[in-house]
Amino acid sequence: MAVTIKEIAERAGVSPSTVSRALAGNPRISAETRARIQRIIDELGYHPNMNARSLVVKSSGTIGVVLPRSGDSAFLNPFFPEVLRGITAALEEHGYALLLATGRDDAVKHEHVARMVQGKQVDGVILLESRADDHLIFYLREQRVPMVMIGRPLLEGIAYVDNDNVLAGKEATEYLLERGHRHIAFLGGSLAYAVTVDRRDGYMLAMDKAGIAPAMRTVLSTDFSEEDAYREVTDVLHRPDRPTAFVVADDLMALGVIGAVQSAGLTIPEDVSIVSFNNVLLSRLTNPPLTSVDIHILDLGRKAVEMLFALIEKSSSRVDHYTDTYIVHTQLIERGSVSLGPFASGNV
Amino acid sequence: MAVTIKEIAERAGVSPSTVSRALAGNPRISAETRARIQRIIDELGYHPNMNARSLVVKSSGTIGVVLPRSGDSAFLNPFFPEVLRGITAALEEHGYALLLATGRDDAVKHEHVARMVQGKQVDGVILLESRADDHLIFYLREQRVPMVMIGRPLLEGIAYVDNDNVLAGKEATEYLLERGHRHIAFLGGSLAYAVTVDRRDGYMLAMDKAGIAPAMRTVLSTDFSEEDAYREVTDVLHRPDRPTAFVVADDLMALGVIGAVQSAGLTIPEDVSIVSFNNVLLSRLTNPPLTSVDIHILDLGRKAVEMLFALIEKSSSRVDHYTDTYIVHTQLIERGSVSLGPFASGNV
DNA sequence: TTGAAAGCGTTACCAG
DNA sequence: CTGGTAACGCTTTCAA
Repeated sequence: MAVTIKEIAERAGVSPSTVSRALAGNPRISAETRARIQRIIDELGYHPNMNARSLVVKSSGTIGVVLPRSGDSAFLNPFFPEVLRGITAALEEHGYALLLATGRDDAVKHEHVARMVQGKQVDGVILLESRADDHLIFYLREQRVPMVMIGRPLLEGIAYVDNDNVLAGKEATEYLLERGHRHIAFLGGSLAYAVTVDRRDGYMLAMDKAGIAPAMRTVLSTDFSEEDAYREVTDVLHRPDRPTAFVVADDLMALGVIGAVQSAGLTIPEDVSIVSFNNVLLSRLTNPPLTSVDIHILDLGRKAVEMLFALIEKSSSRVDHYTDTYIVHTQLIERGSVSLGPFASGNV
Repeated sequence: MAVTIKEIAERAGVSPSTVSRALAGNPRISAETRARIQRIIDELGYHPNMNARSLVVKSSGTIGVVLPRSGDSAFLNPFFPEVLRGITAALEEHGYALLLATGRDDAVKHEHVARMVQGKQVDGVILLESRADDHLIFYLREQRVPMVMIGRPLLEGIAYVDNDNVLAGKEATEYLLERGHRHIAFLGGSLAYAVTVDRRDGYMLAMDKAGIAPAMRTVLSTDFSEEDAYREVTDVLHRPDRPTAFVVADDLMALGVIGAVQSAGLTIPEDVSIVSFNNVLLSRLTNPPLTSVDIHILDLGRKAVEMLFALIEKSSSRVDHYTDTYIVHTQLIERGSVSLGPFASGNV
């Protein structure tokens, strides 16, 4: 049996209530008893049973993070370790712990989340996925669990932190247009994700503005994986009118694009230019290094926990239905995957 | 207020005990009441309060994972997402959740771990770090918490899963020796880590066996980071008798080595060869791609949870002090960072 | 097959 | 400033 509050109360010759107060830093307690209690606590290395504590106060001191898909495939993309980095760093400052939720499929993940939410294991939740068809969001909203999403939700009334992905998509595309590319393709993940939709919309906006004919546009969408990107782009490259540049919504996918281009006997950036997104470590390692849009993943994570704590705060003072939004800025990092296109005017 | 067992008992016209039994799948209960109860549970979307449950049964259904250093810097190295990948996958199969422990310094991390262990939030712990001076291990052993380490502990009597790092270090070095290198340097992380020590020992063994004079050996040790590796190696490269090859204990460090070599105006593999460790994603992205020893990180993670569950099992049946060891094999993956050295015999 | 009651370790309210 | 008591939501004897 572990040492309990009762035991230390006995040794100190006081009641459990007093010990509890001492622990909580309650001021109405004599300095001497406080000291005596503290000494015994240190001596015995006492730590309160969090389950008992959480049972009575309504806080668990931990927040839940819901990974997309199964934890297995999620960690494949460097995006996730990076957000987690931001999240854990911020959580540390608040003395909060982090419970991870995964699940090989949506059903078991839902079960997992329900257990931690209704099981009162977490005070709030950060969602790392914004898919259109996600029941989880409805569920969490209905349960009135404080939550914030990383990435724009496809529903109203949910707090989130995100980049301005349509702006970022637009800028990435314009970057290519300014350098004389006209036939530019967009490659993104599934259109069920808001990120994909937004970046594509940005791409479309830029193409519209530049007056590029629909025939010169190509929108590809597939899984967020290197292999699928490879397959998809390989097809396109063998068309007679292949694009001279790609806007790719994810560095990992860009890896697939690089592979496809090189397998097709073409070279980057001479034959095809690429600008991608996320600017994770690997983008400076590829050959050539990728020009990529830095989305400040770390900040996404940090800000998400700040917002979550604000929500938890509010929800305990019953100011229901508080939602907020925070946009972290993006920045295109120039590297070596873009060259001048066939329509370059020479003055960029 | 969330829905409780009491409430569903009322609606079903039975006692809380009965509902509890139904939930637990207790066979001594009539099919009809069970069905009725189940219907109400589904209807109300009831989930038990895990804190209350954990308070009485002595299991929390979650295990703790202790990250090295602060979570912040840990996620910088691709090794950690990858173990986590293995761990979460295996945990999923057991229906267990995962609580992460970090801490910007050893003191707060210790506090964090103590809270989750003595606070009965976890049934066991996986340690992701094997440093010599780690008080945490003593603490956990004294608390008799089921635990397994990933990486060889520097103490006896602790269950762990690891690679045979001295063998792997030896093989990596021999690979270079066979290809005609004699002046081979070893670059590792801090010698407070067992990995570093073991791989270096393997290097020494190979050099001994090949009869290489101590003057031709160089052992470098620094932080597990790209920057430090860069700095350390830059020094060495400017010595008149620079090594023709490096055994580098980590892919991320190898990145720094590559940078240093190229900054010194030398080329890989012509001027200096590299074999590194871990074989994470980036090792095939560098230019040239890194010949690296695959340590099967995923298996390290999976196996660790298997062992942990075995331990938890044993500990509940009070067969104290059960320890075990599992070695996952390694495999050198040949890529483009090694060429023949000055003493190549031509017949490798 | 089911119910009543005790107990898990804390906190919080009410007295004193 | 401190103690007694109830309560948190669940499981588990012990009886029926």
